[in-house]
Amino acid sequence: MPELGTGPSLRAIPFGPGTRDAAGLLSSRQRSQIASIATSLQLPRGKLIYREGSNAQSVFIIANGIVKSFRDLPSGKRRVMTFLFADDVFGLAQSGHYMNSAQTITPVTLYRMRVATLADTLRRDADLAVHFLCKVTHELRGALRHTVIVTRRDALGRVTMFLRMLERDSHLGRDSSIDVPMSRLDAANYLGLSLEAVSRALSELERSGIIAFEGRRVVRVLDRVRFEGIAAAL
Amino acid sequence: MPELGTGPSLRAIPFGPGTRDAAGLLSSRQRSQIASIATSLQLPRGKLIYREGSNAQSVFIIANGIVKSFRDLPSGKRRVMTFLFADDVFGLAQSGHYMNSAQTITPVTLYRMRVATLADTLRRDADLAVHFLCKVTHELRGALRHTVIVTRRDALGRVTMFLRMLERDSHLGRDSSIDVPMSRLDAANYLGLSLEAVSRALSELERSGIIAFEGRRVVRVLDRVRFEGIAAAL
DNA sequence: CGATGACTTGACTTCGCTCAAAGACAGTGG
DNA sequence: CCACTGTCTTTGAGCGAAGTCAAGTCATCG
Repeated sequence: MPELGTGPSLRAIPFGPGTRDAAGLLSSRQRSQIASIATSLQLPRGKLIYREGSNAQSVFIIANGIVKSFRDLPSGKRRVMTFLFADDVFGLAQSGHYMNSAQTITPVTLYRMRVATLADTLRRDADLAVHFLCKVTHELRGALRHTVIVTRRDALGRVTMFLRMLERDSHLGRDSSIDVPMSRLDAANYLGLSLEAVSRALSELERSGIIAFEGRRVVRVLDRVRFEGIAAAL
Repeated sequence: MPELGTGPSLRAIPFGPGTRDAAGLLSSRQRSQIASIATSLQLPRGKLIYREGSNAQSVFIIANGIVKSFRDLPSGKRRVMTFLFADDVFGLAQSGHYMNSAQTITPVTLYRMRVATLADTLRRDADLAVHFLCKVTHELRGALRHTVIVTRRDALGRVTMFLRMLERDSHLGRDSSIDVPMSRLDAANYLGLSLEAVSRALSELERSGIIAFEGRRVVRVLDRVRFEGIAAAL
């Protein structure tokens, strides 16, 4: 199991039987191989990494921090397609153009690779290519979960599932408080709700004693049974 | 460019600049390599291929026909995650279990491979692994488009985007009639709408002269401008 | 400590869901 | 050939939940 801070890594749940949890995929040799074709960069909060439709020159792996990937619609509405965390890959393009825009929502450290260089490397190392395959499949599953969330009708259920997702994704298995690092607006754009509906749903969860706020961006689950009940009642 | 009927193939839009359209990815050598580890099978309409949560032993490639991948929720509602067409891959599992159920909606010809065998093959052929990576990335993009569709509020817009998607996916570049091979219920489950809302939206499109029906499951776009206008107005 | 942006709360409107029933179609067997 | 049957589809009426518009509150940073 690779440790933090020793180079780029990927996390995903493998295809086969065995581990149920996300695991580091890369050997340290592979990690230094990727490190050798990547440059690392630090970005402040709120920095646009690339814009939808622009020329896709690079693929990114997150070392730490959180990134949102989104699309702006003609109406001015914004759809957040996914939130990306440490060890996630993003920037895989279509026909040389990015499908979404990407922006940091916390300070972020990234590894950047030229797409052609990465492709070459993968074509020389089948194991590594399989790891990337596994990772992208993992992200595909995430996208499907997202679809399940947004096809719920009720705001309360969507928000609850969202909190549950954040708990799983970012929570490193310690206490039961959930970090909500993004704004209500970002969450709303991810959930396909209005900002107000998100706010109301959170208030409702608080009022009924299911969660408590420890600051606006930190939530603690008080009543796990009802919490899971709402999440599962879809 | 691989031809039809000469063995398994994959279609996807590649990463790099160049082709804008989906292209066959595999060399004929790779196709026969896959053919050598796959068994082909024919299934009638409505046949369940595998059930959500069951042991994932195989990965599938569609030779022809249409498959739906779906999940049943505790409430009895069903979410169709994706419709799969010729040259699509499905059945990539998580921890040895399928995430969704899969069922044919037309007669279907499939290639089936044992997941372990496929994994071995990919680990020996980096090019092939990269092709699969490209394919799964393509499916990831499809999932994101799906998310964009279902986060629209209006039934009319969702249905219009759905028709547009079917036109792109299955339409082989001939006339302007769109085949809608799935039932209204399947479409509704894909779009996160009630069956009635789908029906009403289609009627509305017909009434306003934007589309015409050529049978229940075939649609012709009469007013392309307004059609695209609705699809883009999100 | 004042200003700016983030968040919450309230009132009204809209649109899709639910329930209910009727209409079209394909396959079957007399 | 045609009525029969079950499924798929369309259409209608009423309700409820989320969106929108509009204030108002809170917090964070100069």
